[in-house]
Amino acid sequence: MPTQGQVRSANLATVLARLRDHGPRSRARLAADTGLTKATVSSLVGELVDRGLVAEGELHRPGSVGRPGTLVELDGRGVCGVGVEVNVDYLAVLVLDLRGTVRAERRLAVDVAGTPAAEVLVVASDLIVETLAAVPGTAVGLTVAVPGAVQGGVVRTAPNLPGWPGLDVAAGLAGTGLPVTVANDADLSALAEWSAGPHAHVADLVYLTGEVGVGGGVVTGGRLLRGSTGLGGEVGHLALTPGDAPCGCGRRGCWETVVGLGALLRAAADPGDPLRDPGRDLEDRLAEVVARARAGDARTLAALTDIGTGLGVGAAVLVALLDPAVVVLGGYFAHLGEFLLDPLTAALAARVDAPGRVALSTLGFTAAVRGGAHVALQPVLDDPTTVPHVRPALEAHA
Amino acid sequence: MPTQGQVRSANLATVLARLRDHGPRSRARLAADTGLTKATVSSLVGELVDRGLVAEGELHRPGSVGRPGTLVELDGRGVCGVGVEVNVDYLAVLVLDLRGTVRAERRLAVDVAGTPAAEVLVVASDLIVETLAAVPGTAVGLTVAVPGAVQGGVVRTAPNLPGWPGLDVAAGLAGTGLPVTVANDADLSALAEWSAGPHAHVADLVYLTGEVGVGGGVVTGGRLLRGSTGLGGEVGHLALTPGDAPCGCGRRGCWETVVGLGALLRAAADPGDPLRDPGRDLEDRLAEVVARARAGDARTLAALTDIGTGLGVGAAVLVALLDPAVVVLGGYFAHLGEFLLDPLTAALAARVDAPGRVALSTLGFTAAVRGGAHVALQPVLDDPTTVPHVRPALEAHA
DNA sequence: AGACAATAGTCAGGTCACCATACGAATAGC
DNA sequence: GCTATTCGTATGGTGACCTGACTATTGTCT
Repeated sequence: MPTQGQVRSANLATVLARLRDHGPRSRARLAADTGLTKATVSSLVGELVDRGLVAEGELHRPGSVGRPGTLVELDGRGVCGVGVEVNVDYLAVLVLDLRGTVRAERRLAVDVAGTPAAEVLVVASDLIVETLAAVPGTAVGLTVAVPGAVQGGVVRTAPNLPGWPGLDVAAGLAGTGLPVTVANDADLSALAEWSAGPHAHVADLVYLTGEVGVGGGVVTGGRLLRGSTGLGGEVGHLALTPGDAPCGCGRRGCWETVVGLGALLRAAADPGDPLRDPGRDLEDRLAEVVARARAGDARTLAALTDIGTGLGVGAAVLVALLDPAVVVLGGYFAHLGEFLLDPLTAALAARVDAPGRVALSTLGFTAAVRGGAHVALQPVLDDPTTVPHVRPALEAHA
Repeated sequence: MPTQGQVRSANLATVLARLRDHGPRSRARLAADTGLTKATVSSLVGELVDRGLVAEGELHRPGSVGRPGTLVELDGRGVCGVGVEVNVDYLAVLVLDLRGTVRAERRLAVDVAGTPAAEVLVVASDLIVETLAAVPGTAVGLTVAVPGAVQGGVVRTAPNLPGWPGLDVAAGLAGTGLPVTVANDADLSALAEWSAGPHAHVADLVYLTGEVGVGGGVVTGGRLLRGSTGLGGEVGHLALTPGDAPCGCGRRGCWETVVGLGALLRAAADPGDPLRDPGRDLEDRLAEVVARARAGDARTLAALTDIGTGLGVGAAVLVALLDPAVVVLGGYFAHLGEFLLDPLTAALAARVDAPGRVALSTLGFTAAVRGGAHVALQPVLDDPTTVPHVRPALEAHA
């Protein structure tokens, strides 16, 4: 039921989205792009400038007749969104401006699993405030990425974060003064892949992340697949190999028992091997795996091939069902991609006719926070009038 | 980029959708529902009446003070949509009015697989024209349901309909004078389940239909899952049981080799058995299966249990990944549902924590045509101004 | 150099759709 | 009959976009 003001909001959002997705351009170009008239676009741009969301850039007109246009571009000094990731052994914060540029990034080693959740929230809150202090713009929102199932803003289950299910995260972060959203980390990572990087705006993509378990996020038709209870896109416990190894979830044959980090390390190293020391930093251990594989260690290579094949078997199901344009591998899959891709694509090609392209994430471990920051910015992109005027409109009368 | 007229269209659509989804009501009630003012709703309703889409009903006000309101309701005599199904051995047509009432229904036995596609289109065209002649309203569109993969309005593959891939269906049906859409039959059936019946407007549902193969349609977040090439939701060739029976697609272990009609009949009857006579009507054969099962025939019951279990194994993957509120079984699965549901739910419960409810379709073999007719009506619901005025507005001046 | 065409952006007036308010119409309860 | 209540419509107002004209700035041609 659009009313007049909503028309205005929608058109402001259209202009803003155009500038974000297609770069700076003149008012006249915006008018041609959107179908609105030049006069209307002028008015819209004026309002966006007043709200600090866009700014006029330099004149630009390379070698063509006619008056050159004034470029209009997103104003990065305006608003920004905050993504926070809570994981087993670290907290991460990333601040993104409207342009999609990273304005700040912090990472803090915290034994989240072994610390009371309330305390973690205090640490996180401090970290956020501290990070924002160094960023000029105004933060408009905060999204918390959690490795677990989230439903209606509440953590339902989080196998690796005892104490988090049911926790009121928003209340714990109220000190930041920002509206708080909570979401699944893999879902946010999928949105991050969708919003930036080589697969930006690929309407149908699947993101798979290898951690202790396996996380998944599905974007279909340009929207995140959520499902009826928010559990859509969870791939870790797909029952692909009945009767296989027992899973932490109490069942058997879940996909993550095949391709999770534990499966890799067990196959690649004996119990005493430093690779299987949970105290060592994960990236160090992954680097060690890469080193051994490059050195030609047979056991390591065999383990990686098995993982790759297991990934291909599962990916085949995802591709057949969801028909994504690309399957993006993140987490440890991305680190070890060079050894996984060949067996993966072989297993995939054996099972589906038109395999979606498989690619490695380029966002690394920042995918979830980046997606979170992106989500935090979304309300502004949907309705720019939520941002107050910085340069107030002139008062017409006393 | 909403412009003024689009505001009008959107509000007309809002009113129309409200009447369709929540039944007849007064203008005042519509105003309260939509947030628009009574005056605006009056204007909108007036325009919808002019276009023949809604009509005033009787006065209605049971036992309450105040002036009684005039009920406004969808006008079934106005526009209608046409669904056409092309299948291996029949053509079907169904005409739906705005209210969702079936205005006409025809079914014609045609050896589609054995007849040149162009000829089939002529027969279909005649059948459509003939059917519409008996319906008062104006048809606004036509959707053709095809058992195969459809991409961009063109049939890509249709295992059971040689000659159809690549066919220009719209040109063949141009004689009807209606805009033609082509879509996958299972997708349309899923939309039909979504638009009517006990699961109407369940935003996340999965539809599975048992035919020679197995078809699937997925509605997620209230929208049909299409995938990047239109192959989303195709479940027949999910590779769930590696190394199993060969499939018509050239691979092995596809789900439809386990739960397709062929698998059931092979397991339930020897080659000479009349059940396996492809010449007999499918419904007769299914009735025979039901009779044997009810009589306690061990082999039949065992076959049905195996199918049910196989369905559960696959459904577990679908439920875990898509998290639907309900999985609807259509086609032959619905006919034999009483024997399939128990093993199905057992297999499902063993694999997923929160099994989506499983239900049998109540739409029978009309699901695809009903979904098609619904799709054909969609443009009118999205923008009621596409329908011309029947009672022209008064001319103000000479 | 000057005229001309082309393009950018602004301005003033107009149209259209929704809103606010008031009012007549129809009903129940006293 | 009177009042309270609710429905639907009529009237005038506001806001947002549109139309058309105008100025500003540049390149090109003569």
